[in-house]
Amino acid sequence: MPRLVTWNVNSLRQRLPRLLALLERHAPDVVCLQETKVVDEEFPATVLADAGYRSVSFGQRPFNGVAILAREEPTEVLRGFPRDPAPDSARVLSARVADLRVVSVYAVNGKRVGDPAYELKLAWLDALADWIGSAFDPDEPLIVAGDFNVAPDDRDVHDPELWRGQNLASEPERERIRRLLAAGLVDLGRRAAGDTTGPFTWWDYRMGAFHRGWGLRIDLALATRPIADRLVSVEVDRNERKPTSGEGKPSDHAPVVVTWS
DNA sequence: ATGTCACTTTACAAGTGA
Repeated sequence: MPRLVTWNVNSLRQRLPRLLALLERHAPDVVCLQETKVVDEEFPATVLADAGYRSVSFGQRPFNGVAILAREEPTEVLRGFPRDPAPDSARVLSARVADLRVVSVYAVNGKRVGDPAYELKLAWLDALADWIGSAFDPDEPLIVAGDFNVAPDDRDVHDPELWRGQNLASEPERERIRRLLAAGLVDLGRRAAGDTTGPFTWWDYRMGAFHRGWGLRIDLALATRPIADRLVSVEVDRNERKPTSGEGKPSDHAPVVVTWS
């Protein structure tokens, strides 16, 4: 069964051993990476090729950076998207892998509600939704996956009252996610989880947030109906978030594993 | 609710972004 993993690695250089282990563990067909923080010339394409994956990178230093790995050669590669309000940041990479169109997304964080970065985030999500809505056919297989830096509703937040109106959970951001879905996309994680809390995908590094369960679901896989109608499972690899599992330190995000038939 | 991490710089500590 086809499988896609999306993972904000928070530095591919730091996370490479864990990524290689993840490729072995889940054997995905496609991987969307975010916050690679590595320029294209230094992308570890050879190591990944030895592991059986072709790769395309839209990299940047010291922040941002997205990539797509695939068993088959990605074609029709596009770096960025039209009318990006943050055109100098490497946040969106799209490609075709066989019959599947794939978009790896690392949304603007926004810092705090009211900060200029927050206003940029809203404009950026608007522009992304405009592009997705105009450039893709909802009847064709498409997965838009990555770190959207938005918890779509209260089920995606460990403490909705604490997060009410805060950056990552505010209503204007959530409205932007609904705009994206209106382009003909289904939130696969929510579809798989039903009306339950989580599963969370990000926990702050500070204050032992992971251990205390203080998480958010901000890493999303959105897909058109040809994929969504064949959805088998969406699982968060929480084990990957633990310091004790794998080589080196964990990312603050856990990988999301999507399988369809 | 800020107890960490990754990255940068005329680098041996402090600022930044998250």
